[in-house]
Parts: sequence; C-alpha cells; structure tokens
Amino acid sequence: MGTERLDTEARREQIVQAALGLIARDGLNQLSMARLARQVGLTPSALYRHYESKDAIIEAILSQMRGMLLTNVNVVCRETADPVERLHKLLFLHVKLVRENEGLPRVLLSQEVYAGHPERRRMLYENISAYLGKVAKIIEEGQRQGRIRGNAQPDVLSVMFLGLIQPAALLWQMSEGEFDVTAHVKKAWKVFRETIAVSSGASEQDGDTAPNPQ
Amino acid sequence: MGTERLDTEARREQIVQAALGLIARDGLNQLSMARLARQVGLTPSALYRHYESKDAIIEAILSQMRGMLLTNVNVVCRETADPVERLHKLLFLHVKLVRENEGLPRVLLSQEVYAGHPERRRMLYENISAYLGKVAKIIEEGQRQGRIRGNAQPDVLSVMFLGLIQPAALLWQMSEGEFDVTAHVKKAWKVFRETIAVSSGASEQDGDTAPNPQ
DNA sequence: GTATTATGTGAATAGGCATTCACAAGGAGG
DNA sequence: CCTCCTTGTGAATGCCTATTCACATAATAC
Repeated sequence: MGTERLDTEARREQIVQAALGLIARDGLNQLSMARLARQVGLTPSALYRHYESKDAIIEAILSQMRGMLLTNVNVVCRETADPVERLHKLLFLHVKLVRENEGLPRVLLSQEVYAGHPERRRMLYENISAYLGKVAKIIEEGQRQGRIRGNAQPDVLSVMFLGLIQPAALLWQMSEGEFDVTAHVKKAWKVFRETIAVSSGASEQDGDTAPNPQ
Repeated sequence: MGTERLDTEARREQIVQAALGLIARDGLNQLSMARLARQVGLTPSALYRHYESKDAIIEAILSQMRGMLLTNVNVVCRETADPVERLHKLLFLHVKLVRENEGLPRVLLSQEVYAGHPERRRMLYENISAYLGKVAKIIEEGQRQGRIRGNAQPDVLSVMFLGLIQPAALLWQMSEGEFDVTAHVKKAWKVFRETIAVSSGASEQDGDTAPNPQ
C-alpha cells in the first residue's frame, strides 16, 4: 500500500477530507470503508486505528461542517458592522462554501445521515438552528438600527434567507454545474435586499441612515 | 404470506405506494427489496413479476412525483385566473403535498437517487425545471397584467418561490414535526407577496391596476 | 374438461458491507 | 540492544443486498 506511517491526528484529518471528497463525487450512500480506505491509500482495517467506526467518521464530518458554517458567520461579523452588508457577505460566503465543498449540501440535506440516529438528527437540527439563530440576530440588529423593515419576524426572514441559496444549490448540483448558482443568488439577493430594506428610498446606495456603528 | 393474488397493474401501484411509505419513514437507502416485499405482503422474488428491477421501481416513484407536482399546477390554474392567487394556492398545495408525503422531499432532495445514473439525474432536473418553468409562466403573466412587479426576472422569482418551502420542509423533517412548516410558509408568503406586488400601493386589495388582460 | 398464462414461493448465488483479530514492522525510550 | 507502543496488513466473519430459477398454484381460454 501507500503505507506512509502518519500519526493519528494527521490521519484523522486526512480521512475526513477524503470522505468529503468521495461524498461530493458519489453521494453519501456510496461511501464505504473500503472505498474510503483506498482513497487515503490504506486498507479498510487500518481506518479502525483512527476511528472507532464508520459512524464516528460521519460524526467528524458533521462536526467539521458545523465549524465551516459558524466560521462564516464570525468572519462577516468581524469584517463589517452593517447588518445588511453582513447578510450580503454571508450569502456569498455560503455560495462559495457550497461550490468548493459539494459534499456539504449532500450531507446536510440528505436526510439519510440521521435515518436511524435520533441523537444525530437532533444535533444536526440544532446546528442548523444555531446558524439560523445567528442570521436572525443580525436581522434583528438591522431592525433596531432601522436598516431593515420591522414588519417581519427575524426568524422567518432567516429561513427565507436560507431559501435564497438552498434551491439554487440543489439545481446547481442536479444540473451538474449547468445552472449558475452565483448568478442566480446575485439576482435573488437584489430582490431580497429590496424586500427587507426600509421603505424610505435607500434601495441601492449605502448612505447615512445608520447613526451609530455599534 | 398474505398471498392475495392481484393483477400486475394493481400490484405495481401498491408497490410504489409502499415504497413511498418506507422512504418517508426510514429514508431512501433503507429501502430494500426484502423490506419492500414484506410491506406489501409478498416475498422479494415476487416483486420481480411486476418490476424488472429495483431501479425500475425507483423510476416509477420519480414518475409519480412528477405527476403530483404537475397536477398541483394544473389544479391552481383551473381554480383561479389571478396569477398572485395561483402562486398562493400552489404554495399551500405544495406544503400539503410535502406534509402528506414525506417521501417526496426525501427523494427529490436526496441526491442519492441519481448518484450513478446520469439519465435519471437529467430526468429529475428536467422535471423540476418543468415545474419551475410553469411557475415562471404564472409570474410572467402576472407581470403582463401589472399585478406583479416587472423589475425582476420570472425565473429568478420562481426559484425564490421554491425557496419559500424547501428550507422549511427540511427543518420540518429534521425537527420531526417540531418546526411548524405551515405557520412559517404563511408568514413567508406574506413577505413574498409584498415583495412581488406592484409598488403602487395595492398590497392587500385586488384592484383595477391591470388595463389589458392579455 | 384440459391447456395456458399470470402470479406467487423458497432456495440459492454472488457480491458488498462493517467490523474483528492475529500478526508484522516502524519508531521512541530505556 | 531490547522493549513497548503505534500504525499498518490480510484474512476471516457474519450479515445484508439484488437478482435468478425451478417449482407451485390460481385464474383464464378454449
């Protein structure tokens, strides 16, 4: 075999990465220990030196995904203070994430990951809820600042926000790249921005509507 | 066994229904010929009297789903002529469909159905595209009638329309019914209606804004 | 009636699956 | 050098999978 000995920490990382690649290419239920082992250049049994079971590997994948999503939120919150701009940046970071990591929606939306695993299902739901909660927080702040219209609930808008990407990502994957996610999301964002913007004119230009930055 | 002899036409229908039920409960990759056979009260080998293979069964399921989606479009087009009301009704028919048929999103969004099947992938994509195309047609007509704002492309709005349901359906399934799809879609529709409505005041009431019907 | 066709059964096949275990060899500490 | 722990292998286990085939029985045609 390739048989380059690696310490378990590096191997674990390598295994998760390889798994994500395989899922991206062939889908989740095509992921087998044998294929995964071949991908990292090991024998199937060697995988058990680093992960207790296949389930443990999947859990590692889920954990990594949660990390990626929450990282995006942190990034946009650090980069800008404007709530609308935060949503804007977050949207396109999400698109980038999905484009560079096809395995992500394949796992998050597959509904096969948590078929017989109640705790895993609950964990996934709480991860997504956490993400949506942060989006809602951004929206809420925008409403307090008067930059986002107040006559819509933040949690409803946050789910609609997710709806800007999710169907587009699906179409993108289904069409094998034929459908242009980025182009669609750009246009959809434009509509959404006008939707959430306060009615008082300022639709295109960022201006002096926000008095205090923090 | 249950062994009530049925002609192949009735059996085929019964098999597809049972498969949908199993998928709804346990997910697609838990669907096996053995389980399916037990569900309809037959032996696995008996299934091959009515379907050539497991793939053929899955294709029958996909075909049935396309039928359900397109039926909804036809229903709303027969029930009302108003484009906005058509979208409204279609949205809630879709919710009803998903709620009564959990297997539908589990197949349509699973990305596992078409993993190694290029033609099936293409077929699914064309089905969804056809559905979205019809939605876009409705929107386009609304724009011609002056009931829907013209400064957004119908195809973009149609994907956004899908985005009103899809993430909500996902959350509903993930939370095992805890997340209230219907309530969310109601609120999301309200926002979306205001988004697509012509800016000239008439947000709630149907008015006399449209000069020529065709 | 008999012959034929449609629908069912049960056993068998061949392959993939996750997982385990006895063993080998590298690398570090003494 | 010897020892121990870590990381690898390859074979084996038991289970589940889709599919096939020889055979049985119900219904239908003549």
